[in-house]
Amino acid sequence: MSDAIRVRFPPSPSGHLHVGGARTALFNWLFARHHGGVFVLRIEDTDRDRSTEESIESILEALRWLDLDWDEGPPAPGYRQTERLEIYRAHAERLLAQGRAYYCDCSPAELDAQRQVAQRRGETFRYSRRCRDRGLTQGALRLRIPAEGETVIQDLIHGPVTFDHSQLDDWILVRSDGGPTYNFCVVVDDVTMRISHVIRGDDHLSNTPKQVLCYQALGYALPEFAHVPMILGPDRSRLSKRHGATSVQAFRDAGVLPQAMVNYLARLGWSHGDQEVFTREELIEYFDLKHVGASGAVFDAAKLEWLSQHWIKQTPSRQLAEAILPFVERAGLRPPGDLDWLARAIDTLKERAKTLVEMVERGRFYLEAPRTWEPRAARELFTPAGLDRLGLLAERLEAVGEFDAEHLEGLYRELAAEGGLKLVDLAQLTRLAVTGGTASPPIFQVLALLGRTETVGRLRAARAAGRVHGAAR
RNA sequence: GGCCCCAUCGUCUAGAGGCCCAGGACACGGCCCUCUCAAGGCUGAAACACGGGUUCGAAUCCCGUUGGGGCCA
Repeated sequence: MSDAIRVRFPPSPSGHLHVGGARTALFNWLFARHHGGVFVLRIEDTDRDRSTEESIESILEALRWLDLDWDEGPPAPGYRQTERLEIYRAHAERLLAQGRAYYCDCSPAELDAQRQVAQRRGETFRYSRRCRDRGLTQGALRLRIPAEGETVIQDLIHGPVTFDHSQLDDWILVRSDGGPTYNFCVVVDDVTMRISHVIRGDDHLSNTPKQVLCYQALGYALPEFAHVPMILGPDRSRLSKRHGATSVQAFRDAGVLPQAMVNYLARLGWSHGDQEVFTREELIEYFDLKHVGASGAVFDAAKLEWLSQHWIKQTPSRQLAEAILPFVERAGLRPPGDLDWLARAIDTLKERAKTLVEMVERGRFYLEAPRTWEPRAARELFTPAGLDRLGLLAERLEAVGEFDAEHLEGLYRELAAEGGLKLVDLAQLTRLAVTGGTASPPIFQVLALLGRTETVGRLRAARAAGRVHGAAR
């Protein structure tokens, strides 16, 4: 039972879930699902000043959007550090009673002075251990660590990493105000939650030897460690807000599908041969720590967009129709009541949009008649002859029997031949009149979806507008 | 500053001594397809940071240098 796989994701609720955290969560989740283990969500909210309820809700929401479900965690009680203070206290007392920890009353000023001296001598600052054997009964609680030797972390991604004890010091477990420190809480939480594998960001590697020493002082077995490299910005420093949008919600709001986000994040730092596109099932089947790279990875929005488009193409239009509704409303458009019709419109749009937001922009004309026409194209196409053709088209479309893409194309080809024109001339003229622009899905499909009445109305409206402009010239 | 980590095309990466004068993907260029824009197909340019070793043989192992990052402060 002790060899059950249990991993955890412990965000601190001081903001949105950012992509780095999301990837860490994903790797943990995949590891758990792959091994049939347990994924624990824990809220590290000991820093009360920076923790907020809104952040917790936001993070949970992002995790749900990514569909990373947790087996243990909120809203169940006991998974927030602020609810676990008693546990930390008990562990601290035990260490104290066993002589593995001691109180220290050195003032911040003294410590700071020592720090300066070490700094000037080019040495790592280490607490002087002045209070080690003074038997104090209050102050900050420090861990008594072995002065000699070294601690080796067997990291699943980096291999053995050695830290000499001369670089470590008797670090603080509990501050003089009674607040447990981050490193202490993590150890106690991981131990009491029986975490088997600690999969976390590279930035924690340096803290690991301290934590290991604490496990040992407590007499607990060590979990396995796997330190995943950071996600970087274009300048190769750790990805942060100054690099632009980094919260998971920002991508959701941009209309990226969650499966695209998951696919991208999984592939950032992990690989499975040459494969780029993965379903969730494949990810679970193939994921392993062995193929997680050891070097940092730059976040590439362009590649994410490519995957986003890919997954849009893969997703059934009916499903996209439902997903796009909020984006339609946000664009100030009235969502159509007929979702089947919307799905058919999406059929024509899905290979032209990288995101749902872009899809709404490109398909706007389906829901709203153009009020302006691209000026450059209008000058070129809405010539007197062009306007006449618009009139002719309106007449013929009013009269044509079947109003579907196939028949419409046939009609247009006939008309083009009759008038000694190329299909493209008529197609572009119609496109501009009906959509207001020069780029759209195949025009005959567009017309068919718009229907006869709407199409003819738009052709006439464009003709009228073109005349006014022509007269003004 | 001390310690730790990292180093293959612009980017994500394959590569676990010979299969590699280095493969895939994104982005970029060209061509094809085509009612526009896309999508798709074909195609082009593009990398083993540097210097020493080890070895018959190194992108792959070792050492150093340089560069980048992280932690502590």
